[in-house]
Amino acid sequence: MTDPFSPGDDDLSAPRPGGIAARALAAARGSPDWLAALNPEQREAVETLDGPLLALAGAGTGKTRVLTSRIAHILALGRARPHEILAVTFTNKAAREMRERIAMLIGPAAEGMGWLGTFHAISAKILRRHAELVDLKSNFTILDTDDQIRLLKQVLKAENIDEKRWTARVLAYLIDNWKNRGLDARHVPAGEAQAFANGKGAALYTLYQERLKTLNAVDFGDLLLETLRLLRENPDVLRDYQQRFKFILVDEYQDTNAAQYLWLRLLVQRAEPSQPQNLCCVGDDDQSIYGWRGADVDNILRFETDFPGAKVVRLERNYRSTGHILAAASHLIARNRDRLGKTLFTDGEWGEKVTVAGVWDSEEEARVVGEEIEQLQRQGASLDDMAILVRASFQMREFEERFINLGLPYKVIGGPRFYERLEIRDALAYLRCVAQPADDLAFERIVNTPKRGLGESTLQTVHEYARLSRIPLMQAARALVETEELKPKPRGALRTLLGDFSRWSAQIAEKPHYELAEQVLEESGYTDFWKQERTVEAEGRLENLKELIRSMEEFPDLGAFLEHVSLVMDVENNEAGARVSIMTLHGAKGLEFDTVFLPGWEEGLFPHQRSLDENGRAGLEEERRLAYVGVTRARRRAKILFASNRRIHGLWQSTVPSRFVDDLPVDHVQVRDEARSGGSYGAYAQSRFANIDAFGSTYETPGWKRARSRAEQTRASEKGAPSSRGPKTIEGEVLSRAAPAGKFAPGARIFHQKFGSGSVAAVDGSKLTIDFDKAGRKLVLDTFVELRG
DNA sequence: GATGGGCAAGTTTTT
DNA sequence: CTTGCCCATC
Repeated sequence: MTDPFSPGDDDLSAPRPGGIAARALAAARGSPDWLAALNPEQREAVETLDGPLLALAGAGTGKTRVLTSRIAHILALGRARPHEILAVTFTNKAAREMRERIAMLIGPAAEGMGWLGTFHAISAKILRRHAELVDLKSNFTILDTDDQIRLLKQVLKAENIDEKRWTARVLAYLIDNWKNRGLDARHVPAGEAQAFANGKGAALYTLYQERLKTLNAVDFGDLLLETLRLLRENPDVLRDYQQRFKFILVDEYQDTNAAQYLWLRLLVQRAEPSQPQNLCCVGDDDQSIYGWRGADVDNILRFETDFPGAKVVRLERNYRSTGHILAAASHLIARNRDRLGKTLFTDGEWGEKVTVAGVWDSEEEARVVGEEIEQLQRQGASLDDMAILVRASFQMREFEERFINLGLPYKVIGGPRFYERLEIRDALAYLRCVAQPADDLAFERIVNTPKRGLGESTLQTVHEYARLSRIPLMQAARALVETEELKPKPRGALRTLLGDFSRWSAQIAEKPHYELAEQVLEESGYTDFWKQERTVEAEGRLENLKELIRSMEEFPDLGAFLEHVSLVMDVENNEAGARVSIMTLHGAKGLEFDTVFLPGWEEGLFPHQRSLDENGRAGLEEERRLAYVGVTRARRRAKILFASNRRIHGLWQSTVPSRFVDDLPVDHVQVRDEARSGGSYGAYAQSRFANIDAFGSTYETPGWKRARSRAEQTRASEKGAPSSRGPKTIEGEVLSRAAPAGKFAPGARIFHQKFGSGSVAAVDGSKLTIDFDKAGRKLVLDTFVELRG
């Protein structure tokens, strides 16, 4: 993370807050530091406290400074106490940065900001306080995408839906979409529900929600949706929060989806129309690049209508980039129709023109970028100040290969995150089972990891019993091991595992949670499982597990840790040394670099064909905003490239330059001199010969390893999924088979799927002792037995 | 119950 | 060309 107030972060010219100049200025004007450091527009956005306010903050215009100064201002004036301010961001990173920057302005009082966080984290906090009002227990589990898909697979299987034709992934996408729009199953538009599995869309959505409730779990979408429901159905609760939050601030408002909009609108409503709605939204319609995941630009475009009397402040003075870069970006984005319209300007220098270079193919592209980076390095530039921003992640590989070849240090931003790693997810599943024995998804994940001989058929039996009795898997397993429904080997293995869990759970209160965690991983055989691998990769995984345990020490207990992990946990990429960053354009939003390389500006790739096909002009405009985001990341140098040939799906295809290249203003662009290094064709010829055999050890490069481990993780994360290929009936019908208590009296004739016919010898609750005609005397559960007249 | 071969599909990503 | 996922085999 960059130092929040380092020169160039937001300001090239304004005095550093807290610095001597700022203090001197403040003293002279008689106003506090944070006001003295602002330009007139920023100051207006900070000081207009009453009523709705929209700050349209262009790239690099000091948007975070406005938000943090505004909070400092509110607190300094005593208009609210820290816990009476609701400040919402999208990412944890943004929340963390905001907290740090507020702390720099006002000191430790920032700690009291209990309601500064992401939409999801704040929703979770509200939900846990009132869980029972929406049929949850306050220790509910938050499922991530992976769990969500596994659950949906179960639902699809139970409903006998062809999973090849209608995948869980697609259904997850649909449900997410509905949730993003604030729609529960009853309100899904008929046409959209029709589109999935011959009209079963809405029904599957309902079933999925029912499964979530029985698991005492919510997915990310539910955090918002259930909070909405909670607030709508409980006016007293709503009123409490409305009164609590005297000021509401929202970052990146252009990224809000419909559900988040409704959420905000509820909380900002005032009992008396005369009371001002103190809502301050900061955003930039030109940087709305998440439409495809439900963000609705209309929210920001509609602001003045939604909140009558709203004040709109435009922040157009850019403190980041040089004149040519801003001119190029502004000209480009001006081609969009759906925008509120603003133009960035700077008092700074013009600097270098934006460069555009055509190359023969993607190999040459990587080589040219590599050369330029080395040259900048020779001129004294740091690799930390350079980034390559690509449209799609497959473009990264070519750069990685080239940089490895050159020995040029690089880092890929946005790879797999820490908590998405296989070993971390496994370890967390163990801990979830210890903390929340009803967490079926976690149990399924680790029941046979490491291998214990508890395969599909065993799990199948446990599943069936759990469903029939409507109890969690672990509880069902406990009942089953008391009987002879299972074969001796799995039965013994299961009994051992369950014994382990009882022992661990009993120790929750007794020893520190991080020690318990270590013990769990040790005793379950999980660490041994990796130790036996004896590979470099396994060592890395063991390291990660250690890191996980270490990070647990920062939390008071297991519950707090698990909450943090499902919502917040991030990767810390703290490898020493300066490195070039490689990342997607989406991942680059909010960041800035001296030099930015923008490769792959070709039709079909950027703008991406699929965007155009699926969303037409809106799609094109979003792609153009992405281009705008890319160019405005640059402080001093923006370098655009396009290739004439690119390998797509293994085939070389010839490509044409992106229309965005033509959207750039000629006066501010320098087309790269073709004669340089023998022209692109000459360079192409060189590349052919230089590179053909350069990657003999391709499979050992970090890029490959990364790709491979990513693949492995997803594969492995799926293998624990149970395939309840069981009774081809819907739950209700199966349930009717459940035996009412006392149905089996000694002497009754019965039939068992596995053991055949027999007669009841003794009854002990749900456990029956049966003399089977062929199999002899067995202890079985009544749900697996049918009465025979 | 584990393991390997064969087949569709292939942007962007946070919570 | 690659990669994830399903199914058939030992």
